[in-house]
Amino acid sequence: MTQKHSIPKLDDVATRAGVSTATVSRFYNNPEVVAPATAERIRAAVADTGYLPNLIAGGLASNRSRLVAVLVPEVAQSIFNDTIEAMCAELSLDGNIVMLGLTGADNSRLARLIDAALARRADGVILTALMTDETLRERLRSRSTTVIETWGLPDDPIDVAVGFSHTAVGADIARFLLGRGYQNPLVVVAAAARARLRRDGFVREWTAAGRAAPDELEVPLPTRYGHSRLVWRHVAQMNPRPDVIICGSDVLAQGVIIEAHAAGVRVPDQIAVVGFGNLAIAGDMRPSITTVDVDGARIGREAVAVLRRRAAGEQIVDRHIDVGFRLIARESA
Amino acid sequence: MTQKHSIPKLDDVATRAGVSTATVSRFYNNPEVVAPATAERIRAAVADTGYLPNLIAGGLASNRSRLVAVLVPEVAQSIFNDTIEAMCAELSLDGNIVMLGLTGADNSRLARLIDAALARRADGVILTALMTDETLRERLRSRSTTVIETWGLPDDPIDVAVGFSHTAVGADIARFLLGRGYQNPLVVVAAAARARLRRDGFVREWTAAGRAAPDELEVPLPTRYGHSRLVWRHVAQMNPRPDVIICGSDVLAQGVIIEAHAAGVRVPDQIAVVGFGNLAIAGDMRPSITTVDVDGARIGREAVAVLRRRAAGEQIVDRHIDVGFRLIARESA
DNA sequence: CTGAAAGCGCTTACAG
DNA sequence: CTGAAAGCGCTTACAG
Repeated sequence: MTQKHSIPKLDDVATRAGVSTATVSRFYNNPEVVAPATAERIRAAVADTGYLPNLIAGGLASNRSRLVAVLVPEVAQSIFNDTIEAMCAELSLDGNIVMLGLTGADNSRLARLIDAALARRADGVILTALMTDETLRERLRSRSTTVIETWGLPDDPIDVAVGFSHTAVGADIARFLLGRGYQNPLVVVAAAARARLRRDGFVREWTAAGRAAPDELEVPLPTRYGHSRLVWRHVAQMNPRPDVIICGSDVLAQGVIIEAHAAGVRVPDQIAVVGFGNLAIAGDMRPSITTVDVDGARIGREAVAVLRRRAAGEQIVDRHIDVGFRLIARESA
Repeated sequence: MTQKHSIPKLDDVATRAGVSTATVSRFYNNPEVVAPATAERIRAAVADTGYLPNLIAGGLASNRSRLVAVLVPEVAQSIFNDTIEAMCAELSLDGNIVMLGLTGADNSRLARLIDAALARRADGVILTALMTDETLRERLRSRSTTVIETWGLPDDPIDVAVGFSHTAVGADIARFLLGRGYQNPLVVVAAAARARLRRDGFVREWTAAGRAAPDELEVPLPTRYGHSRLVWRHVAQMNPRPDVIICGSDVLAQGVIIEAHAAGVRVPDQIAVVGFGNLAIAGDMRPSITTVDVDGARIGREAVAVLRRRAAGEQIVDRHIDVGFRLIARESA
């Protein structure tokens, strides 16, 4: 007897199908084990009742939440959005849901969000920003949850890392610009740990070639299109003017190009610009932007693959998964 | 006696504090009711054990998931991102988490994501895209969950709607351009229901002024920066050339301006451009972009406010919450 | 292939 | 202000 306006539960389906609740549960979680005829009766009962399994009860009983927390600094203009897209797509394929946590550019909400994820017994926690707080890292390590750090390759990952070397990116850019004969770069550095790693890689490679340390300019976080005005204002009063500006993002690079043009300075003829990230705008901009391509979607897929391997009980030996990157020479430098 | 490597539960804390589990539960959910001295002992026990409440068990017992599903088409270059940011911030303040569901530009994954949300007994479901499928709307209506449709004001909301009138936006743009003396607009329409509403509003107002129906161009979804090339290619072969292009997004507007400049056509002197959304780039672009401001963050906050009122047992009488919009005249038109 | 039953870790009237 | 106890809706050995 199904009651009106009360949501049907496993028991209602079982009664209607003339089987035990255990069998209905198996029908959902282990279908190959139930007899075809039984399955058919259950299917009918489900259709009749409009039953939808209560996964929060299921999660408690099975000790699997099917919840993966994805913690990112922001979503507004974020370089991580392709990674988020890929993870959402992959995870929902397996019946998981993603909890989106926005930590803020300064990671100020990170600790609370991690607690929220652990309190829901998330099957996995995926971080995109670099988490430097050792207490927090230790806290996460002490839990049994899978935690995946993405977009970087820390020496000692909490658990598993999927990313690439930011110092290598910086070095690659330096080598490229050296090869093109640039003399006087300005390195624009965002106030973020990884941006500094790229800067370090650049400076090391640049000075290793016998050049003087490059000029630098720090911009605040989060990266905004409007910062390009700050950058350009700074550049305009430099003497001598740099011949190439290395930006921390394609958005910033695009803005700098627009400001340069508005000031009557041609890119790349009078000043060159390099971006980072290879967003769609990098290829579409006029001039198209020389940048570093990072396959954000692949990072997302690899992260989910690790989660799957863990769920399958597989031992993960290599805790560093390097997806690499690729410098793409276009018109702007 | 706490066991190593087993995660502490309510019972462990209770034993250690010398109280019942009921009291520890109250300590978390109804703190004003437990005696200060008792609370202190519980606090100590929590600290000693490193206890973190299992909210999935709590959710089952209390019939509150503290989970709100936010279903958006995409996150890559989405106009909804400010709304998402605001909702995440507000919801985590109340101890809720947000499930992010990416439905795809064509909403193809919407039904599955709704089921995933309902299966977790989400306390609320927030939609940003217009959901046209009547079966799905009915399905949602039959549940007791709060559902909030945002960024639009459908005549008959599933539950509550927070947004603005898209036809009014179109009409406003028409009136503005009429006032500025434009003669020959091209309306670029994305293949989306709401974009069509804005187009309808524009055309109605434009023709009501005694003008001929404007030229139109449809662009595919999702809106990408690269589409501006398509638009510009189309414009270049129009004869006579339009004197103003009405774009469905600021990103598209920006791209069109860049293409125009690359083709040696000055904006707004030779051709004007109007955007939609008032993203940061609209104000920062050269020329700055005339657009329609929508307060996406406010939409997010209002949606969460509705959720709170529901949680407090308040009756919601007005099912339409109009947050309005504002045409912002800048340099591009 | 299926069922009876214990258990997952909490919350919440009810009683005191 | 606090406790004993039932219950939330599932899953999963265990036995057959």
